[in-house]
Amino acid sequence: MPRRSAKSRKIDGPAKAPLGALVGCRFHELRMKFAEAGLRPTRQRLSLGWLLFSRGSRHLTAEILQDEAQASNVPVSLATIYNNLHQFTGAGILREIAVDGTRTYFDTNTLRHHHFLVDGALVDIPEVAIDLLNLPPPPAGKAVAAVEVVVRLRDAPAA
Amino acid sequence: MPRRSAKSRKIDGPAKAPLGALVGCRFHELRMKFAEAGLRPTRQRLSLGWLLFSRGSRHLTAEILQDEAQASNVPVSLATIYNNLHQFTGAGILREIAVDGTRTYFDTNTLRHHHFLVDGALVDIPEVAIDLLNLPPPPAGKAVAAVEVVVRLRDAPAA
DNA sequence: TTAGATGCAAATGGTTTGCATGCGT
DNA sequence: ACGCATGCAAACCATTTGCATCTAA
Repeated sequence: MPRRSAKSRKIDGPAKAPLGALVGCRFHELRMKFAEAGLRPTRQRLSLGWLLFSRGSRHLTAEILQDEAQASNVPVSLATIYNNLHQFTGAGILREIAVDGTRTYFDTNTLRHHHFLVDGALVDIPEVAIDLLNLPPPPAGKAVAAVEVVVRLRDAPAA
Repeated sequence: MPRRSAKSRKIDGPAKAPLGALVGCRFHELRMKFAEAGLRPTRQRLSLGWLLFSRGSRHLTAEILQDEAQASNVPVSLATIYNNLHQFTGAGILREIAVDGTRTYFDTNTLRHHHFLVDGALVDIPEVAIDLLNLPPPPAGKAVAAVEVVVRLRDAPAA
C-alpha cells in the first residue's frame, strides 16, 4: 500500500521546474501520491503533504502540524488539517497511532514498525524483528489486522 | 441522576449482610486492598471495587462502570468513578489501556499481558510468552517501563 | 474534628460537524 | 459550471475541576 518514502531519488531534477530544481522532484512525487489517492492537489493539501512527507519519518499531532503550517506562512484551518490527516490515513499514506486517550498521533511511516514512548514523544523502534512474537491464534473467524506495540520508557535507575 | 437522600442510601449492605460466606471473603480482601493502598473503604469505593474485582478479569470504561453501578442500585457520580478509577490505577490494582483516542479502558488484570481488539472490545491474549520479543535496547538513560501490545483483529476472509 | 471523599455543574480540550464560500477540474 | 475543499464557529463528548457538602477515622 504505502508508496516508497520520498528518498533522494534524483536531486538534480529538471531545470525547467519553475519552483526550483531541488524541490521539484519530491514535490512531483507528492502530487503523484495525491493523484493515486484521488485527492485534489489543493494548495493546503499540498502544503500539509509537503510538511508531512518531505522530511522522512515523522510523528505528529494535528496541533503540531498546524503550528508548522503557520510557521511556513501557510494558514490552514484545524478542520482542514483533520480532514486531510484522515484522508491521508484512509489512503494508506499515513498511519494513526493511539498512544494515550487524549491525543491522536499520525505517523508518516506506514511500514510495519513499532514505537518507544519517551516523555510523551514517539520514537520509532529501529528494528522490526519484533513481529517474531509468538502470538496465539486469533479467535475463530478472525484474522490479525494489525499489531501495535508501544514500549513506554522511563528514566533509567540511577544505578 | 438525582442524588439520593441520606436516608435511602442502602447500597448492598455492609459485610454483615446475608450475602453468603463465599462473598464475604472476597469482600474482606477488597477492604484489605484498599487498606494497603491507603484508600478509605467508603460506600461508593467499596461498591465500585466490588463491581470491578469480584468477577475476575474485566475491561471497562468509566461509562460502563457507571451503568453497572446504576444497575446495582449504587448511585455514584461520574466524577467519583473517574476519581476512583485513577486512584486504583495509581495504587497498582488497576491498569489503564489506551486503545483508541476516544475512550479510556481499565483492566482489572494488572499482570503482564496483552490484548486482542475485536469489534471495539478488548480480549486478553491468553499467553504471556509475548514478552520474549527481542526488543532493541532502549535509548541511553532510559529503561523500559511497560510494553503494550494490541492486536487488532478483523473478520477473517471468507476463504 | 478533620482530612479525605463525593456530587453536581461548569469548565476543558481535542476532535467533529454544519454550512456558506472558494477553488481545481 | 460542478463538486470537492476550505474556514469558521458551534457542536460534541469523554474527562477534569471547583466548590460545597458529607463521612470515615
